[in-house]
Order: sequence, then structure tokens, then C-alpha cells
Amino acid sequence: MQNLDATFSALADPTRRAILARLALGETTVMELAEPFDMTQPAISRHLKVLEGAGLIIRRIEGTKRPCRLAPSAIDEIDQWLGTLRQALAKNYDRLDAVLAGMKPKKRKARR
Amino acid sequence: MQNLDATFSALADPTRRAILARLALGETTVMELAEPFDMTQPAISRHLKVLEGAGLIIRRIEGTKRPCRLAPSAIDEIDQWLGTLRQALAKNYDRLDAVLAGMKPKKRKARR
DNA sequence: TCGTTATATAACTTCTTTATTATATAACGA
DNA sequence: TCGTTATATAATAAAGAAGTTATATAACGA
Repeated sequence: MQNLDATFSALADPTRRAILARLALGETTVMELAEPFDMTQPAISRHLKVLEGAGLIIRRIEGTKRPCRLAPSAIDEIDQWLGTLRQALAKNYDRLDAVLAGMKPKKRKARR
Repeated sequence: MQNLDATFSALADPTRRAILARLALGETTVMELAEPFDMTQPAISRHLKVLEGAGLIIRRIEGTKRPCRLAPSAIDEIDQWLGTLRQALAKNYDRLDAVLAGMKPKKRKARR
């Protein structure tokens, strides 16, 4: 779990998220992907490169076309990271709730 | 669900993810957060501003201190977006699997 | 009231990202 | 073989991000 940088960074761009959404509907070529955007083809090619670098999409070669599709593994990776955070968060809030409710105050207040 | 840009962008930085991880353990002040990093205090302050802007953390004022804690809502938001993507992805792969398995070939091959 | 602590803001530098245009490559169909 | 289609790459400009130092602000404790 070390390319979270690339993954989140790739997801930070709305064009790239839109591309992913489109790819979620099925495999698509570069030109098909570029069409709905007000952007040149090289720009889209670059976005695809970023997505591929982050492991979010996979490309094959089919004649002169380069159909892209989503890679499921990256999603899992994010999911896993989020899971960890959510879990810690839940624990944290439980604790806070407990404190607020005054249950088992233990040795709270011992903050240095 | 419109600040996904800010959210993912905030998560793309390893320092900020580390800060979140630290905050997952409980509320912490700016200096406490800065300590483990090889970075100046203003840099950390800036990171916190980014995280706050993305709605990932909440800050209160306590005298001269500004304790931060995680905001749970943003996590949910990401989760929701990921959920949508994962769902579409699953549907997509089911379809692909079906095709690959040769089940109900329907009108495949009709690719233009 | 004064020095200290906790934090924020500004000015600035450097590195990165994103988009553009122009051009290359490579397969396709005639 | 030739023009066309699909895509990539390079050069470059413009905008943004991240860190630094210097400085401001505001609450604290003496």
C-alpha cells in the first residue's frame, strides 16, 4: 500500500473521475473518452497515462486503438485505507462518547 | 457531493494522510502534530488548512491552542463515491465474466 | 505589563501539473 | 503505396502546490 499518493492524486481531478465513471460502463477507446470533454486529445491521453500510472485503469492494444478499462485492484486499495481510517475514527468516537457519557472515566485528564 | 476535488487532493499528500492517521487516535494540537515531521510549523499549519478546507478535520479554539480532530462526514463522502464506482465496476465485470464464459452470447460480436 | 507559547499569515522560491500546439508513429482501408 | 484514423510524445506556457523564513496576533503565566 504505497502508491496512495498516485492514486489519490489521480482521483483529485474531475476530468479523470469522469473518465473513470465512463469506464465503469465498459471498455472505451481514447477518442470515445475524449469526445464529451472540451479538451484536446493529447490532454485526454495524458489523463489516461496518469490513471494508468496510478493503477486505476488498464490498457490493451487493438490495432490502432487502445481500449481502456477500469482496474479493480486500486479501488480495493483505497477502500482498505479508508477502512483503517474509518475504524480508528469509530473507535475514537466511541471513546469520546464514553467520556462524554461519563462512563468509566479511567485515568482521563492525565494529559501532559 | 461536490468537493471531491478538495478531498482527494488533500488525501494525495503523505504528510496529510499521516496527520489524519494521527488524528484518528484522538484530538491533537498543531504543535503536537508538527513534532514528528521534519517540517516547519507553518508548513503543518498550511496542511491543516487544506485538510480543513476539504472538510476532513474540524478545529476548535481552546485558549491559545487549536485542537484538531477528524470529521467523519468526509470519509463517508469518499466512501459513497467509491461505492458507486465499485458497484458499476462489479456490474461491468459480471457482464464481462458472462461474456467470457460464453453464457447467453446474445448479440455480441456486433462491434462496429 | 512583559516575555513566552501557540498558531497564522505573507512574501517568496521551487517543483509540479495541466493544457495547448505541433508533430511522430503505426495500423487501416482503398 | 497513400491518405486517413487513432493515439502518443515533445516543447512550452500558465497556474498551482509545498516548503522556507520572517513576522503578526493573541492568550498565558509571572
